[in-house]
Amino acid sequence: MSNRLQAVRGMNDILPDEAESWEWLEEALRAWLKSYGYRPIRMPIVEPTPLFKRAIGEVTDIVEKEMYSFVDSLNGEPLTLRPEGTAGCVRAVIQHNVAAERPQRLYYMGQMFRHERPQKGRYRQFHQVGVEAFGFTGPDVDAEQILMSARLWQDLGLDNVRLEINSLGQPEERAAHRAALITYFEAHQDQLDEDAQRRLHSNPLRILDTKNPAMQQLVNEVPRLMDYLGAESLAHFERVQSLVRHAGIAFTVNPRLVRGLDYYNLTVFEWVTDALGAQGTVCAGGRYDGLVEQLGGKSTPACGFALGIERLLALLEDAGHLPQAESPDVYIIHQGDAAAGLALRVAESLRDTGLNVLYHCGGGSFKSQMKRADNSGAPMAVIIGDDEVASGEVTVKAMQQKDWVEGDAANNQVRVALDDLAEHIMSQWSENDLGQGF
RNA sequence: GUGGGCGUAGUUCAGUUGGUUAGAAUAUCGGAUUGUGAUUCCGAGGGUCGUGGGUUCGAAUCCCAUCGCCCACCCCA
Repeated sequence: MSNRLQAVRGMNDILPDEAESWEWLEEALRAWLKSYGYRPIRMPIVEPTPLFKRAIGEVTDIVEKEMYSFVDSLNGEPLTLRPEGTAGCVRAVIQHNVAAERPQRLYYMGQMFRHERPQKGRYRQFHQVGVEAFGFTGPDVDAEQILMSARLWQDLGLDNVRLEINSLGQPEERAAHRAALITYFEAHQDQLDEDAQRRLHSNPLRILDTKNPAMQQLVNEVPRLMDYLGAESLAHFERVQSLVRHAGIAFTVNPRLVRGLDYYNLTVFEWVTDALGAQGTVCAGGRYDGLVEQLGGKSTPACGFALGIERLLALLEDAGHLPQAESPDVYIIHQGDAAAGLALRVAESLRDTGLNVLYHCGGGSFKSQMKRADNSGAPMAVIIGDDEVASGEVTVKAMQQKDWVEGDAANNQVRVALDDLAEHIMSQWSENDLGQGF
């Protein structure tokens, strides 16, 4: 095993059966994004390391211990494989003045990299769809993005996700609350467990998530962020809630909902599920009004969310909503040199009509070719042998009908003149409602 | 980074207190009237038992190390 070549831990190959599901989902996602006016943007997977440090925050887990950072050995530049998409997107928006003239709705999809221990729903290379809106002060975009994500679950037939929202207020409000939190916990330091001690100064909000029953009472009486929000922040949050409520979307306000990245302010939301093991978040995001300016751009309000593709696919799989493997429309069987040449031309002419055609390659007995044809799932086979070549005809056989009689070679098949083949197949298609392409 | 579980044909798995040449199902290939697919019957190929070392007359089995996968903690999509 020591010599064996294999993929890097936590970075998975996506093999054909699975990759077809990915493409199917990606198509659905693009249609969904387009229906909300979002336009594609594509950024590099590698960015200068300081971008992420400045955007995500120096003391976050991502920056401290999860980034794939390295120095370009050719010019000494510090680079990082993107651990999330927003920073690069904001960088691109600033660099090219994308949102200078009018607000922009943008999306991207692609791989992200975080050096974490892999487990169910968590990988070192994973894929996200990022949805970002620049130049809208909200709260209507906030609400629209929430409705938008709700529609996606509906489109995909998923009903086991629920919505949680919260407001983080403005940075000053959050800082005041954080200070109050630390003061409170310091006053009760004797009641803090080891975990909480560690988080006290790194991430005091996380202490609220403790599962330790001994700390529940302490945690319940903690200063509430909501009490530190100013009138504007509260009004924004109220408005988002009322818009979402009016759209008929159920949610709970979770005062403990914090995002792991520093740039968020005001609205944050998260779609969670119990169906995925320990990794319950399928989609999460919020407002980040300060980030563009913080990264050197002109002050621009922004709001966005990310969707985990692996987790979404896992949910779809769980619900049995993934499409079946794709089959060709026609499988072409042939035997003999003359037939091989003719069959190749027939295959091309059928593709001219828009059909997906599998031409048998590699020879083999007639029987084995029939087996391949059956195995391919194609509803029809075209058979070309010496007889057909001699008479200028081909045999068309319906494959999905299993009611054939032993020993009767003529089961479910007809001979058709070469010139009539395309027309014959098309009419069979409409009569029998075969395939998905018509 | 910490903990737990697991590594045996392409795949899913058996494999007794350590004892002949490591099995099954499934998949693949071939055959059962040489031009006909499901099902059925017959046959074949396919394994450095993750890897390396140790104990033993003898190791898939016991011990040590190592690599890998999975799940959980932490954190997050």
